[in-house]
Amino acid sequence: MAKKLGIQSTRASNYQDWYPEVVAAADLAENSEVKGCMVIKPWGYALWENVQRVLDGMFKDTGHSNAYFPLFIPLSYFEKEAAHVDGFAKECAVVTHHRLEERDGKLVPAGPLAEPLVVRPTSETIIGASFAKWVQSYRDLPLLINQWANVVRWEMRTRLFLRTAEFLWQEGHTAHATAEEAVEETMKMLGVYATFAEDYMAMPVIQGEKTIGERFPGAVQTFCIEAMMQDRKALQAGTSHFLGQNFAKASGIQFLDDKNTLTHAWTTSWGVSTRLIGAMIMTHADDDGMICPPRLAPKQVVIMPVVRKPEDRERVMTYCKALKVELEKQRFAGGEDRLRVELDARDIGGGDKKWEWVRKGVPIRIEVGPRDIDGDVAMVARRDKQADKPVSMPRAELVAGIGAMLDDIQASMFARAKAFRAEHTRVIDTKEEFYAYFESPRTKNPNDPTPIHGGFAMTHFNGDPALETKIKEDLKVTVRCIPLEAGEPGTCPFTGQPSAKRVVWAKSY
RNA sequence: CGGGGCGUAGCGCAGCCUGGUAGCGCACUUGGUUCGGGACCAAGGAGUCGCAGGUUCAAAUCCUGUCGCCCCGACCA
Repeated sequence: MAKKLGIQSTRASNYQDWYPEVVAAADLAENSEVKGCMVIKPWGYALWENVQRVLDGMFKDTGHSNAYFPLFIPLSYFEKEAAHVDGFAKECAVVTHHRLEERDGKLVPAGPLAEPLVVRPTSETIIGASFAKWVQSYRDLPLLINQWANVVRWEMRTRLFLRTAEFLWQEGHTAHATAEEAVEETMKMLGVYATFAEDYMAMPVIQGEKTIGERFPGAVQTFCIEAMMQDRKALQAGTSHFLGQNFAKASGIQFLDDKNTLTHAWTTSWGVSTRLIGAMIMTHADDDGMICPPRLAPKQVVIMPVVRKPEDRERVMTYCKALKVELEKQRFAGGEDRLRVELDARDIGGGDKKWEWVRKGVPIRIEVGPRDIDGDVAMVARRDKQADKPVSMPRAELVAGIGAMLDDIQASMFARAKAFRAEHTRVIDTKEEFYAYFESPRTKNPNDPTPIHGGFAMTHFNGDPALETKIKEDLKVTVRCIPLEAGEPGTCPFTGQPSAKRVVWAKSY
């Protein structure tokens, strides 16, 4: 008999269905009645809150302050940066009225606005308007601001967490007196993202620069962290942009430098979004559901009392409550992280309860019943190992070792993701091999989802945007980034021209 | 916006070809038996068959339109 899994679809047989099933089974989010928008449920939002809390600390440690700017951007602000308009105009939601009136029993918009308001798809222009007022002198710089907000991008096709019409994010916006300092900031924040992704999300990333075609509209340089999902596609998990003086000129951010010269500031912007939740799912979840990395898990440990007879109830509960208190005193991640422990005393079937936590991806499950109490032991199951095979552990050993166990789970999840990426990354030196690597396997029905194939290709590239476009048309493969780390010069296999280093090619989300 | 598919109980689906007044599994409620675990038995509640027209004595079923969702493209964090 086939093993019964936590969810219906598997990654191998039907990745397209597997992803939303994990989201539903883990109770992370659901589609709302509003097309393209999602409802983030408590378990999913708790993950986001942990992302926020950690990143917010990292931003403050690097000298940034939080502020908040309007949801609405006057159309005229938006028009000031031409490339920016090109990039975002097609996906803007626009507010044109400020009142509803009843006509023939129906409410209709009335009171047209003199100037339409764009619902922010990103806030460079509205924040720039404030920065222009705040900056007079080089002594006002650098200006290091972050905002936690929602933004709206009217997308054609949406997927929970990965691409929704409205999403939550943070956007850092900074202004500097020199280009060097702005570039340094851009790279520093990219590094913050990479550290967060690898140390907290247990998701290996490649730091790199985007090609011209993939650059943020209006930026001079765009940098990113790219991760490989379990269908071997690349997911851009965070971006950091060096905006040069483009937005400073558009918004009039000017200052007098120490030589009394009126100069435009150099700005940066950087952001990550609720897409990170999708990244965690597609990096770690398996055919039984979600697996939360311990450092971001809403709960790292769930204690499930096993109460067979009513007369055992009080004894078991007392023991479990004491165990919870003891476990909560423990630390992991070098003493930085405290334990979040759930005592699930709900009166539902033990099997149902267990599978619910498996699907939600709690890293460690502990079952305690009368027999365990007699022996002062507990049944312990690690979500990253076999999901349904708990092992007996002495209580003292469990309490003393729980931190190390969480560290081990965090480390093994990262190692597994890294091994997966390595397994599906290929160094390619010929055009033929490149095309064969990415060619979609044929399916009987052209409407079937494409089977999982390809991966990351490390290939030399002469940097020609027209060539990149051609390859995108042929294979739907693009340069995900030009890695920051040092590489060897070589020959572009498509043109025979020299190439400074290998770049990462992949299909992407 | 192009090509394909699908809308039937909370969820997953059958029924549609060959019209006759709605069914299955899971979930839910109640009772009982089990139980270191995704249990079993019995009884029960729950659906204007996406919506609007049309054909017909009769429409979930046939026809037309429309809305929504999914997949494959184009667009994208």
